[in-house]
Amino acid sequence: MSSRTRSAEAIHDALSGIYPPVRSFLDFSTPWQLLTATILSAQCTDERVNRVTPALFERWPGPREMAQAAQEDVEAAVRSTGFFRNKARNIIAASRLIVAEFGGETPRRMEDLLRLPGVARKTANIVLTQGFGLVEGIAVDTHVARLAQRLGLSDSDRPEVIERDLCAAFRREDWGGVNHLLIQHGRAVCTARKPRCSACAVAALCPKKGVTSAA
DNA sequence: ATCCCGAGGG
DNA sequence: CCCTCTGGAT
Repeated sequence: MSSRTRSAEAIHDALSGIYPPVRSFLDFSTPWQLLTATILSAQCTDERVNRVTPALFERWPGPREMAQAAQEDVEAAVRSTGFFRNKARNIIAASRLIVAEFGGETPRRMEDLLRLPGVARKTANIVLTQGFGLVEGIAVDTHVARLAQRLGLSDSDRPEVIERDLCAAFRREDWGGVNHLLIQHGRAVCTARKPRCSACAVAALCPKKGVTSAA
């Protein structure tokens, strides 16, 4: 067993004792809604996504409705989440593909999810894990990437490589919870700008403890 | 590497 | 002002 694996398992056990299990930080009632909310979550807080999705899903409840939507209407509905032109275009195009290729059902396979415009491994992993309970990998977002690097669980800044490193380091039965544990710790303690290392439960396991300009 | 892009914090 | 927020496509 590598030192990275030993450290990862200890980190998981410590953090899972602190933070409660969470199914999702995004509000949704169907896999398609989770997919849509996850597309909107790019470079945006989940809190803000949850502020626009009630009206969005009220007007366009599923892919069949969204497939008929006008670009400018969707843009207006998601504007405050940023990147609103790309997000609106991707949500409509993904919905059309789901209707045309998958009978209106959000696909449950990684390979199929990756065909949807605006969907790469991070979004696909969220939908599979939190929407369908099918854990194939670990979703790597801005928090997961930052903590993986600081904690010495990956040397890379490439999401695909970080995911591979994390999957190698954590027990497979823990994969589904890693994303939320690292996000919660990233928000509460290991923040991007000024990490509160003195209050960190896994500081003893952290190679970058106390490095204020941690990359 | 660069672009997309609004909103909140420091 | 600058940095950050559950990224992805070109």
